[in-house]
Amino acid sequence: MRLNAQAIRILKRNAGLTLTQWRVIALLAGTDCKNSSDIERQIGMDKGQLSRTIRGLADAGYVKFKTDAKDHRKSNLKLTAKAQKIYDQTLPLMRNRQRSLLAHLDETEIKAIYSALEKLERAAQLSEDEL
Amino acid sequence: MRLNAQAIRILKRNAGLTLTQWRVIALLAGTDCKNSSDIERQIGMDKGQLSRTIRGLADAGYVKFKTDAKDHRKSNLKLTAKAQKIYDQTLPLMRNRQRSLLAHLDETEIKAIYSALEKLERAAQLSEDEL
DNA sequence: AGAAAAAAGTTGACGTATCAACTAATTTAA
DNA sequence: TTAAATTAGTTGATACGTCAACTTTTTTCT
Repeated sequence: MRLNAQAIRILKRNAGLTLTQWRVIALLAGTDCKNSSDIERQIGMDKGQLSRTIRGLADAGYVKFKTDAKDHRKSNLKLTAKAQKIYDQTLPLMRNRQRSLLAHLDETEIKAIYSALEKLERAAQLSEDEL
Repeated sequence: MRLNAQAIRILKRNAGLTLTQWRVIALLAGTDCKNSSDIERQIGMDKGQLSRTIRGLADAGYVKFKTDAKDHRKSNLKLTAKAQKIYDQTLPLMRNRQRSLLAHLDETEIKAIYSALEKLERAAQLSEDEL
């Protein structure tokens, strides 16, 4: 939708990143997520797409990954200095955008939306089970 | 999201259609849309994707199209009997699904969602103009 | 009438979401 | 301890959304 198109444009112009690339970088920089599965659990993104996104970031020199010493299935991810710099520059832009969007809604509306979306998800889940 | 996944499953199992194919068929069957541009205006779908979707429907024997006599740029679309039959069978399923989803929300919530989404779209549009 | 603009559709490219099948490594449980 | 189940991650396929460039036909404007 158009809301996303705007974020995409900001990222592309100011950081040369796609939206998914940004999300991954933001998680690696701002949370204690260390590997693909952590990220997957955090934002519920598809494993496959995540794998490809991370490879893209690695190819572009934004992350390095090396196999975990204790669990050879995992590879621990680390942002490069380049990525960290871009993150620091871009985070304020993204925050501002979000703030100025949500500023148009009062708290009641925001709550109503979240609650309604949750209900819809649950309802969809229920009827899904019957198929 | 998961809400769509459900509709997609219904369509695939019961009609062998994708969601966009269904939308186009539903518009041709249930409104006075006659050509690609009509559909585009009705649901704001991208011209390009629409073109490909329609070609797919034509290849699968769901629509026929022939060039408009008065405006040679347009091609008028018509559902085949096959498509009409599937539409008649599938419409009730889709309506039921929508009804049972919305049944979980009270009217206040539904209105809040629509209103909030409109505001967000407008807000996004505004700040878009400043980029 | 003739040039410029706009509209209808097509095609290509890229990004995103989801599902499925697969390998390799680790955990569990008999 | 070994077989079965889980988990981490990769790869392929398909659908969908958006942008851009392009052709052809029609409309608009002077």
